[in-house]
Amino acid sequence: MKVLLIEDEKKLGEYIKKGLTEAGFIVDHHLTGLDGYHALMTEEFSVILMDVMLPDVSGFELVRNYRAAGKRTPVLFLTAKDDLSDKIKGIEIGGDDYLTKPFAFAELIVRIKSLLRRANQSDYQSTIMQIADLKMDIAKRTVHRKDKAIKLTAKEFSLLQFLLERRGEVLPRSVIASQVWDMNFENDTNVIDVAIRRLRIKIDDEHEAKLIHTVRGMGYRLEALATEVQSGADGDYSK
Amino acid sequence: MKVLLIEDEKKLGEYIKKGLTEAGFIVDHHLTGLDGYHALMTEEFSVILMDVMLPDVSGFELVRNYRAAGKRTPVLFLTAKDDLSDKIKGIEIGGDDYLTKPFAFAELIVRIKSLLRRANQSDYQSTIMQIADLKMDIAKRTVHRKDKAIKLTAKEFSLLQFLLERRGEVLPRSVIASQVWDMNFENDTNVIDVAIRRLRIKIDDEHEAKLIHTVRGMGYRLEALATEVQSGADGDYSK
DNA sequence: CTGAGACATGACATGTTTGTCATAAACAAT
DNA sequence: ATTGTTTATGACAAACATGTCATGTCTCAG
Repeated sequence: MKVLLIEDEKKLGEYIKKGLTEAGFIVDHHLTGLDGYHALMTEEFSVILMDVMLPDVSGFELVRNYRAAGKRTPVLFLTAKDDLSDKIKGIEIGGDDYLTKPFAFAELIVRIKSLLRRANQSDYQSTIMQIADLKMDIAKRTVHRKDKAIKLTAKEFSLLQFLLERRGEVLPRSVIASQVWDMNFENDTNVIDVAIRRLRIKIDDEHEAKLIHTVRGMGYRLEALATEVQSGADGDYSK
Repeated sequence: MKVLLIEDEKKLGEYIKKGLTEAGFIVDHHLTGLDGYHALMTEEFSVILMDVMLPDVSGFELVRNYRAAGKRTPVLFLTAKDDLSDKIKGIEIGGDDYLTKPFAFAELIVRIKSLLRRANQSDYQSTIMQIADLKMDIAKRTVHRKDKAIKLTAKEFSLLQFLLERRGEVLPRSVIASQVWDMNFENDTNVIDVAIRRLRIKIDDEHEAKLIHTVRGMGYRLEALATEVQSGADGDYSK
């Protein structure tokens, strides 16, 4: 749960950050509107806590721009009690919320959780599969190795997804063919070899620890092997 | 929960089907091995109940072929008490199970549930979004309208996914551009118009009830309208 | 009714993706 | 080491995806 906190009063900001961190949130604190805006547009957060009265830009202005880009992360505005303008009062309807300073910490947490609950209602869950330092997000359709993004084509993606679903198993070409392609009977083709090759270039080539292993005479297997490869026993001959 | 039942003793088959149907399963009953095999390869089931002693082909033979194609749906073999060959006894280890006839109905249900539980453990959940008769499975990456499969390209898929996530909302081109493409500032392009057009050809053109609506001067909106389109009120002018 | 702006549509061009093939390299058995 | 089999790899071509552009059609204000 990442929270972006934009609050120019340094002491208050640090206090909030400390409290939220203890409550299990990861807090990114920025002191100015422009700094905050940059973080807003480049990273993904679960909630944004924003002081309305910032020295450089108005919090409203920031959020207006942010929303214009189609972003929906909920914002909890922090505002002084004597600034209950109509703008603020009308805000909760738009999916965001506000909280007047000073506030009890418990109240802040409650509000954040409420915003999170609302935001998650219609969102589907990301399904992530992982092996060693390779992560695949089925819903988002992204693949990372060692936190570096990897762009895969459609076929490469399905192939890797299939290997991941059956990690550890030796998968004969015929099985891969029937599941990833639609070839039900063993054609005379080496598409799979080529596809594996292309996948290897993208996920294995620049890493010491290989994940795709050839099992001679049998097929391929996706597996994270221990640091030292065992002698011959399973036909792996990478490196 | 769809169950495939391959059992040549007609009476016993009908008895099982009746009982399972009452227990909430959808049962597809076939009397011969070949018939059953056809169903096996063309449809998806949750569990397969198979008599080992079939008049035409052996149940083992069927399953061997089935597994060779990489299919994993668990099989529960039904076998006579006096045929407890080693083959049968060894089977539970392979992820399948067997049950000797005659058996108590409750026992059958317990076994089926156990197989289902095991099978579902490692599988991720499909995430399905739906509007009217249009279904989109994010995990499987498939789209259907009126149960007919529709092939979408990557961009078409992300566009439709985005429209679905925000169904009902009018989405300005600028928002679509920033979320589906990576264009953060309004370029002078009509990619979106063209992409919408291409999507319409695939999902709306051959259907009376349109789902993608143009909101003049504002953007596009995905929505299932009631049978009769209201006069002009929302700028839709398809048909 | 007319003209300007908004949207739809078809044609085209460019870049990608994906399969096939020929050849090289790796391996296993002798 | 030699040989036959299996796998890896690079090059090519066809199919496909995706953006741009020019032109046609619709809508609405005046």
